[in-house]
Amino acid sequence: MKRIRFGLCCLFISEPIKFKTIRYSYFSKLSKQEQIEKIDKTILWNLDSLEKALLFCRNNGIGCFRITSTFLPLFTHPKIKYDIKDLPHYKEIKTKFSKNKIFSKSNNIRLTLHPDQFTVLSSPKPEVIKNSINNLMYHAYLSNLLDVDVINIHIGGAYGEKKSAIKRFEKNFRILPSDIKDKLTIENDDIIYTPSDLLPLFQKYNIPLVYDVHHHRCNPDEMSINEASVKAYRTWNREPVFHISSAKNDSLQKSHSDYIKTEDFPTIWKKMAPLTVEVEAKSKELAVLDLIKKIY
DNA sequence: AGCGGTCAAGTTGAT
DNA sequence: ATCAACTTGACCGCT
Repeated sequence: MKRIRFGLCCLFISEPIKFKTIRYSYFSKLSKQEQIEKIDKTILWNLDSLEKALLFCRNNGIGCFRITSTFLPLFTHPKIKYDIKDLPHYKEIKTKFSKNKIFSKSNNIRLTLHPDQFTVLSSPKPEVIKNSINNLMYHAYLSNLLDVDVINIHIGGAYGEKKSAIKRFEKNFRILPSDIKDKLTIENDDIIYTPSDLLPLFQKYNIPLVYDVHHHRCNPDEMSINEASVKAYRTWNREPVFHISSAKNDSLQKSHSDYIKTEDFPTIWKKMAPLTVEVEAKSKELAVLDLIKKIY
């Protein structure tokens, strides 16, 4: 029987593997030369960290890794414009990108991206839409450097009326470049958009649904977990991605707990492989390994 | 070395 | 009104 592919999200808690970023307030005080060097150094560091992360995943049976959005630091900051071609170690950077890409491919480690909360295609504010599309273009660019096949986002706010917010999302989705559209997926969230709200976007535009079962429990609709799992599964033209997490303190709290409780893992998922399940838990790689042990 | 304040960006609900 | 939560604390400046 085929096994589920489990995914680790961005960070490690126990392994000495860290990704770096740069803060604009500090960056802006540097000279032009120092700025270039700082970006160059940070990207090289992140590429080395990714290499370690992928090695850890391979050695520990973790089949998917989500890459942090700050991998190329400050890339989408409105006051900064840089091209990796202009960096002092461009050749080395390029080589490291392709090394990581080949390693993940040959070891069957899937890579995903999850743009942060500032990416909102349903906003009524043109400035927010502009920034969101810019941010998605960055993620598409990064996804090409590393062969990422999933760029997953939420719909965003409701602004008092879900229906018109979804309409704005659709309008903005339609104008996206196709290399973003081909990888973009949407996820049900814990307060506003349920799987039922999002399935029509698959029917209209073939947008796959990343089914988050914890969010579905916090923010339910008329569908059962089994029904939502099956329907979400069918929205995918590639291996589906689902999310698992456990609530902290047993309550229907939003924040994630350290580990995943066995009873929170839908039993039907075990019969659904091939399937990627990204594990969202504070204890990171320890939680993924713990869950794999519990499930298999 | 350790600690506290701060960080580009959106939106919501709890307090 | 403030703040934590969200895929994630990390980073800088001060002591």
